[in-house]
Amino acid sequence: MSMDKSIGSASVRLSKKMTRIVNLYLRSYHLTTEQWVVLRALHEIDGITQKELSHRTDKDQATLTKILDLVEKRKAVIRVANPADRRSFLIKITEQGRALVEELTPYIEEIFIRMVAGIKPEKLEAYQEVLGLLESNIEQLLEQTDLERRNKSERNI
Amino acid sequence: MSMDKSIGSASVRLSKKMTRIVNLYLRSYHLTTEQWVVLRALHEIDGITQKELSHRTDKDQATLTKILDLVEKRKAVIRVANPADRRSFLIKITEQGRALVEELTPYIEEIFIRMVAGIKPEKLEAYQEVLGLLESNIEQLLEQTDLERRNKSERNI
DNA sequence: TAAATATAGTTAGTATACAAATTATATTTA
DNA sequence: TAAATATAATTTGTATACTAACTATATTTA
Repeated sequence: MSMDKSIGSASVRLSKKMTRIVNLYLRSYHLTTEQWVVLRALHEIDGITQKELSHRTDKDQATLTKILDLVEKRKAVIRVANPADRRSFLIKITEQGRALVEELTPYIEEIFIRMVAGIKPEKLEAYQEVLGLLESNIEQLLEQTDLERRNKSERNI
Repeated sequence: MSMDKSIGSASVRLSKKMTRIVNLYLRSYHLTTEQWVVLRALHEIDGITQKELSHRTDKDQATLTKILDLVEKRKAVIRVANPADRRSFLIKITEQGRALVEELTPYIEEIFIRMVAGIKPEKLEAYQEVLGLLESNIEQLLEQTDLERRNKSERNI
């Protein structure tokens, strides 16, 4: 079997299913997986720029703007002018948002306990290790692709 | 570290990056990863209903309709009336579509060879095994959630 | 120091995933 | 056998990911 299917499609399929199941469980809280990830990040480190938040959550600026609009609307976060840079905001989690994260954290961990049921800890560790290696390799490929694109641009001048 | 982050977010992040890099490489072919998956499936087994195709590619009907619209537009597939059921089509890959898959198959495999560079085969096998176990566990959770939802519906009657 | 260049966040557009609703058609029920 | 129910594909709507363009602001360059 090709790696395209056995690694590529299998990884993407698992990711979709993880998102699907977590979204189902979060539904009654009117929260999506991606919104949760943003709130969780702010609960850990609060009052950061959207740029920083986009790095921490691996979401692009455009998508993050939309997600923040939604969680701001439900009063889980607020955007505060950044005194150090008028182009940016500091994103702060509200007490309401904090309470939500604190309520949901054990609930979501319970979901994952079910997800990994029957899988040996060493296997899970191996899984995580390969996740990291693949991610690093891809990051390098992405950088190279960036370089190639930039080189192309320079040639056009 | 919570499994939510170490398993959940890490898996989703990897999946996004895989999709991102493959999309970059496919860009010059004016093809996206998801369109590729559909064409690949049809190259393997052709002339199947959209319903069957949606199972084989793990895509919901609504999304698949859109993707088929796009690949049909570029003449990579055609929809043919299904003589056995007037509600459905048989989706057939064209010669053009077939040629594209045959051209791209080694190219994409090359991408994955780069992605797994430096990772031992046993590690990759372990990764794949855990992928499968997690997916099975989630499928079971999804079924249970379905049952719960149906039970709720019945209670409302 | 003014001009050139870069950047933070937003908007607009395309693609995809998912849910709900719809219509024509098939299947099951009574 | 007619009515009730289910189903294939499509449409509509929301959320997310990604790209490109934009505007106000910051930084660098000459």
